[in-house]
Amino acid sequence: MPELPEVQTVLDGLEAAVKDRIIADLEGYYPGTVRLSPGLPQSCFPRRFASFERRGKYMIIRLEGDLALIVHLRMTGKLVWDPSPGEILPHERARIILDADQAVHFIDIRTFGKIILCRTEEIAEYLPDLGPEPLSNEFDKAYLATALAKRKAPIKNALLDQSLVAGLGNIYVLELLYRAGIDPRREACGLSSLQLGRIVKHTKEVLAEALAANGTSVSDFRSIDDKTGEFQNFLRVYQKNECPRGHKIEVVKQAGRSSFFCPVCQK
DNA sequence: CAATGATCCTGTCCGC
DNA sequence: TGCGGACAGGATCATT
Repeated sequence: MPELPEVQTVLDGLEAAVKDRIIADLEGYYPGTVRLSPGLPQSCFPRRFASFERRGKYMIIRLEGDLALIVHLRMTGKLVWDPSPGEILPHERARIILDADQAVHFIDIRTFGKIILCRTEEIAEYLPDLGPEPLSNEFDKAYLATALAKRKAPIKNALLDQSLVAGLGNIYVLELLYRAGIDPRREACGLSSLQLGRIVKHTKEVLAEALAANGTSVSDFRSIDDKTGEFQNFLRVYQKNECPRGHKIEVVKQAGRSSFFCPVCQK
């Protein structure tokens, strides 16, 4: 469930906690969670953190000496900073051991999350085809018009496609479509220029607000120091019964996922 | 190329 | 009380 604002929040917290520190080791406790690029040096650690970036929902953590960690939380992944780690925790799938006997736990109930260790020149190979960052200038009305021109799928499904725009998930797509006044079932290529403009505007707006609120904590999202986000307090349709104007929210399944929308406000 | 459905996985919740 | 099933959902893969 972590989407762009949640991933950025976790990454910012990680950077604050471990910047200038040294990774002593990377341990995997669940098969497939940690993946090492073939042919890496015999011992990759100890090694110092160099930089912390986000691309879509991926965290890209560069290490000195041209290596990088690519971290994806998928649905239930969490990073938890721990100044005095002990035994393996419940659902702990991997652990980044730091110097001074500290650690960052990778907790992931549903085990879909991944940590990849690779050379910096291999980063692109380990990332899928990702569309523009929604907060960048590249994501504008003209881009969207071109990208959606042949998309007959519902606009909701198109916006969840990471190769079209990178970082949106179910919650923010539904929230931005409510704000834009567009029914999530509308055919993507059938939207007017005015509507595309509203999608761009409200995508940026809802993401900026969620970032300022440190993300949305539905179920169990936490930042790295276990703080909840606050944006759940500002949701207008996701898991709501009524929209802000008092209309009844409708729920439908789209591509296997729940879509919440207001049939009065969204056309 | 676009779209759909199955798959991965486990905790939680609902109905019987 | 307990159990089966639905559900949650991001990304990948296979299929149409």
